[in-house]
Amino acid sequence: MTAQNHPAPGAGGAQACPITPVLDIVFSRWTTPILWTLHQFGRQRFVELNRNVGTITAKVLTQRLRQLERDGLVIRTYHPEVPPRVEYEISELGLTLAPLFATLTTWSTTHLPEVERARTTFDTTHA
Amino acid sequence: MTAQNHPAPGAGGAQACPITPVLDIVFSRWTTPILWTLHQFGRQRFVELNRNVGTITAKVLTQRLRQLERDGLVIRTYHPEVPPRVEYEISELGLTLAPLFATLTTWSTTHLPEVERARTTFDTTHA
DNA sequence: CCGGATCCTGGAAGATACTG
DNA sequence: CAGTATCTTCCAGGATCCGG
Repeated sequence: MTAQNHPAPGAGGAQACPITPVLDIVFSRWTTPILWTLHQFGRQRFVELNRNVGTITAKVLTQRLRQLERDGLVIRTYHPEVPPRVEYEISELGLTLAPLFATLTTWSTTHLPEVERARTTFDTTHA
Repeated sequence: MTAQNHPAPGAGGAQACPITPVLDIVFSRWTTPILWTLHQFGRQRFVELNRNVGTITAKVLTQRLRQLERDGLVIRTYHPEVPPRVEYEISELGLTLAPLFATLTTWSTTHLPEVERARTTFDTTHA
């Protein structure tokens, strides 16, 4: 896996692809699996979330959760107990992404096979 | 700018966030600006595209175009002349992404201000 | 239990120079 | 013109240890 960042918003070409700014918010690395897991499993503690998301490291999970919290997509609730307990859940704003994800899923099921076929033909013709 | 890759499809959590596989196809770094530019300006030669996309390097542009071609989203046409001429355009499959981008743009105009506000409040409360 | 601090590494991306 | 090859730089992410 590599890292994925996106072009600087106003840099260079500057004819401003309108969706570029959204990418770092919604499609930064790990953000979609995290949001998906929160949506599927509902409010969860940190460790649960860590398990459910998959191979993500606690450090990275913390980083991404901070970003998501800052962007208002995720709500963090801290319970000052011993031992401390922290819960995460999707915010209202985060839920507005649902139709977007639905569109993505639809496209995936519809056109992903075409991509696969394109790849195999490309690989065979360029062998 | 960093690179952005996404979690390994089946790795770890394995409850399979369904949109993860699409991310590397559609939302790899530079892919959206490239597709956007091709959509806006239509069929273009390599250098034109290089200018229009923005700050991207020729090397990186080549890499991304190869990937997009392999995935069937972009069509590459080579004219064996002197000097050589190569043209790129969006494929039919690539055009099926239009509604997806439309959804993204809609979400952007609708909810991006909320994200901005969330950020400022977060930054002030955590100062 | 949550997450910050630190060190380290693989790979992306920039710069430059070079071919068909 | 349209790439390729090589070298270097830079940073996200993994591992580990520590603290509240």
